[in-house]
Amino acid sequence: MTHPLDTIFAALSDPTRRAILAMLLEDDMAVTDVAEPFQTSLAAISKHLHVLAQAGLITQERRGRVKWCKLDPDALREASVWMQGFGQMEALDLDGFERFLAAELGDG
Amino acid sequence: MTHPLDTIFAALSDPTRRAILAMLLEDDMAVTDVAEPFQTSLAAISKHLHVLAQAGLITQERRGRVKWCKLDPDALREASVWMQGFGQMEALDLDGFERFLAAELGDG
DNA sequence: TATATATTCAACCATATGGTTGACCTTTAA
DNA sequence: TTAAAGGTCAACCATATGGTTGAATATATA
Repeated sequence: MTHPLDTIFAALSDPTRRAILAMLLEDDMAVTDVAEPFQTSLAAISKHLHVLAQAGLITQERRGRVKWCKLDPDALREASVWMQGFGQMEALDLDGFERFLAAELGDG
Repeated sequence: MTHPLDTIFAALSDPTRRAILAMLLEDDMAVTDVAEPFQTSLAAISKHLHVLAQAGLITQERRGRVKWCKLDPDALREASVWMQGFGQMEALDLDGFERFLAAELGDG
């Protein structure tokens, strides 16, 4: 009976989880590697990843004994859409992203 | 020691509080009027409003015995900005950007 | 086969959250 | 001056959250 946005925003409210999302922005990662830069236990990170997966912010796929974590922007978009409903801020600026990216790649 | 985004996202994670924000989008309201459509007690709504104010999502101004609640989109914008780049805009992680963009455009 | 690696599970702890009720303070109105 | 209206505060309760540790599971390697 809880709205998806409840879970999504709750997941985003923890700094460790936001840091994990930022890490996953760079590349898919195994659970152990996600945990490496943090002071907390592996079990705690495993829980954080579960929260992120429940919120739909990441997906996890097991290959062998390694569980790979991958960013899934769908949930983030859902939250962004809700925020845009307030009409008081810029929309997720995909065109801007694209232009930015093209420019960077062009003279990089 | 807590990041503003912790407080903002936590505030947004509750459906009652999101409903309150939506109500305030239409007009400024007194605490009692905010509470009216909800089943919960006035005290509970008062707490919710305090959480929203702490997060910077609303401002409150007392006039006489009435406390007026007003939407303040700054905090929402802050959260929105984070979402647009996962806080990694400055990192110029082009591979990450590209994947993020591909995912966004792919099923958006 | 034995051992190391990758990850989760279970039990526990401290603190936070959202709710309640009743008392309380302040301002307005009778 | 008395009463009502607008809000908050304090104490309490149940549940959720984030952390720990140690055991358990499954897969890979020697």
